[in-house]
Amino acid sequence: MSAGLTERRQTILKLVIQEFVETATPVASETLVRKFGLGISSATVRNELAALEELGYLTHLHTSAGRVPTDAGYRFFVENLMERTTLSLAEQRTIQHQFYQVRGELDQWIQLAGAVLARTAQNASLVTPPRAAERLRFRSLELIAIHESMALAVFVFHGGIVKQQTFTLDTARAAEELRRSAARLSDALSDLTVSGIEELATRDAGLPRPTFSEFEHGVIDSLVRAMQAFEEQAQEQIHSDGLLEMLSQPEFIPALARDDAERAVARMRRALEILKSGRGLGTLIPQALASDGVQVIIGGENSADEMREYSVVLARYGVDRAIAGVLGIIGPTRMAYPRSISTVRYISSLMSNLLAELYNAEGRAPESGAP
Amino acid sequence: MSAGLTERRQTILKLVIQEFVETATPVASETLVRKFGLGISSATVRNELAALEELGYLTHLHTSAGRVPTDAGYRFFVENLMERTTLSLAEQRTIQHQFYQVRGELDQWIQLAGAVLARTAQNASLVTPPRAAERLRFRSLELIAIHESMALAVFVFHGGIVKQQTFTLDTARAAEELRRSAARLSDALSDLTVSGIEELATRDAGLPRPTFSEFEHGVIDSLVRAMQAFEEQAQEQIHSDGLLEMLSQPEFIPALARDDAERAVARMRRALEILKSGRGLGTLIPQALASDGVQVIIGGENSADEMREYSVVLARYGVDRAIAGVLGIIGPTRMAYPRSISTVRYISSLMSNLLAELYNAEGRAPESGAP
DNA sequence: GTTAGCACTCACACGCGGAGAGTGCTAAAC
DNA sequence: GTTTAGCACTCTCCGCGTGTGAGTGCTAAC
Repeated sequence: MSAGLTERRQTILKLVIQEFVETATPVASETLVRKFGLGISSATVRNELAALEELGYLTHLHTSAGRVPTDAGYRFFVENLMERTTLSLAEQRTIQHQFYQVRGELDQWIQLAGAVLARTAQNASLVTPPRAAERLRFRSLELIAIHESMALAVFVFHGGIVKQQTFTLDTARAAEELRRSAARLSDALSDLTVSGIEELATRDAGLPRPTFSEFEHGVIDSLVRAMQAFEEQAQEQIHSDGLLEMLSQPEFIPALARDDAERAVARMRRALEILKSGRGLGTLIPQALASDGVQVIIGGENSADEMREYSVVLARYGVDRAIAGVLGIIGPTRMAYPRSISTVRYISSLMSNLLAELYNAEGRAPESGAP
Repeated sequence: MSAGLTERRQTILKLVIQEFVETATPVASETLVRKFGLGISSATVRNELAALEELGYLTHLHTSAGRVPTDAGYRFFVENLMERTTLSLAEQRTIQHQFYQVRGELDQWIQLAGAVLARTAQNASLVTPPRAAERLRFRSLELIAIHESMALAVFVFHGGIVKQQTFTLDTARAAEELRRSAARLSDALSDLTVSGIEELATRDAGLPRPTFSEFEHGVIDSLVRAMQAFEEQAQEQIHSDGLLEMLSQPEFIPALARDDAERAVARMRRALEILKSGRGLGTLIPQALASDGVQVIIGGENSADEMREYSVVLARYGVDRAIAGVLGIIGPTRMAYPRSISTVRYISSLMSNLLAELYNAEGRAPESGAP
């Protein structure tokens, strides 16, 4: 029976997937001929479907239900059958416009990227902040009195990263004094990493006559804490959005989900947990950081069992390897892959360009009409 | 039959509510006598329950199901029956410790407050950032070169609010020049509000020989945009957390929800929408901002129909009226009100103290053992 | 290789009936 | 007058069987 993946079988596979993605119901042989008017009868289609099933690209929930793609089926579709598209120019323009509106604010870019991904692909999205491959390097700091016993420190790092922290003063200090301290510290610590700063501070504290005052050492402590906190959490931090978009997919709506309402809800809860904790994504993000182009992980291909029903479309964005983050889409395996992929590709190149501008380096050119 | 709310009826009402809150199942007359050994028979209890129902404090889903509190029932409970508790000292200490760990970072406080509220009350939480009653007032700015054609502006406002923004430079500028511009602008614009700054800028631009360079006007534009954006969105911005905690309440678990699985899911989706969009909260937050103490809004008492199944426990926090935000808990009407209220009260006083410290004013003392 | 025809298989919806839980009522006891 | 025992009544929930329809798999003819 099975004579490999003939041309016709590929066509049929493609149609099954497209139809299933659109309708979310198992697709029947009859439907295929009716809807797409292939020049053959439903019986023939059934034979082909059976062959595709034997080859592992389709399944059956039970005897008398239409066919549903397997992970392998989606994989083959993504790899060989699907036509690569790009977002329409109108969409691109809209998106660019939105990014223009929040120009200059990295945090907003991230948020916006998440929102746009979610809306465009009608699924949940995730974005990690761009992270420098190297360790955080100090640049300068400012000290600003808020009132007598309280000051605000603004720490600026290479790469335009800014952290702020308030702290209490043991005694009141004049604005001038604060400015002097800030200048001294900015000079002394400039370009150092955490470890460098820590080393310098302990060395200084050990001197018979330390260069820095007790107060200044306090500021350094605060700085070190901020840097450590940042470096620790930078790994973990995943911004996600589009929960509602994803949950409006039929998989999560009991009335539409073919199987039990129970299931739909369990799925919903699981999806929430994945998004909140990032569990199940595990190695995916580091992997995406190390790769080029758009990564597609379908169902249980990779990783954890809890991801068996979900696919992830990820891409790195950033400037070379120097500074990079990951963004992408997560949703049911029944996902409009062409659209998801082109969306992810477009947003990643857009973000890359924005970052490149920020870092004055050349990013990869977006697929068309970059801002 | 109905001779008003006798002592005994109040006791029974209280027990019904406590039992229902705990078990999430309608409570039967038999259960009450068995579990709490009141010295009367179930028949008597039934009579009393019927009376309470007639008075509007309880209902019936159908004939042969136990009683369920109405909104009015909860209201009476909250107002008159419930005993006010405080969080245990151990809990208070744990919470204080967590806040100590993120000392100095307002954003983190907000996040932490949300997380702690959610975990402690096992429901969703919401926190709005503290907002000054007055308009945003500028304090100073710093300009930092990132590379030749890009600079980072750090705007500092009264109240320790810091915004950052990158922008492109038309021509390269020396660090010294940037510093001078920053100093000039800081001096000139200090203590002004947006409108003040805008006015000054247009006046200056109209002069035959403007005080500020074109570049400096660019910085001012950027500043004005940042201030406007902040003032606009400050209203809207609601940080929420604890979705998962809330969704682990039986109301959202089809197997446990007495009614349809359908319903449970619809509820779930509705809850999501409320949290994401803040719709349905409508006037609640401004109201809470204007009131003292903890506000409890039960079910459909206030506002929108979509909130009919939810209660909200809110409190203002901050320093007097000068600077204030709102934080609270949202969850099914079947909520452990005493615990929710004490949690909200405690966290709000904690946050008030932290803010007071920041602003060097006296906050309301927390109910016990402030940090 | 293709197709018509047909038996076969399941999920799904519907209806039914029994079991169980709790109430509401009534009449007697306190 | 209040309390209580007793009991009928109501309504949900659950399991069961059954009919229906969708869709397949197979077979035999083209």
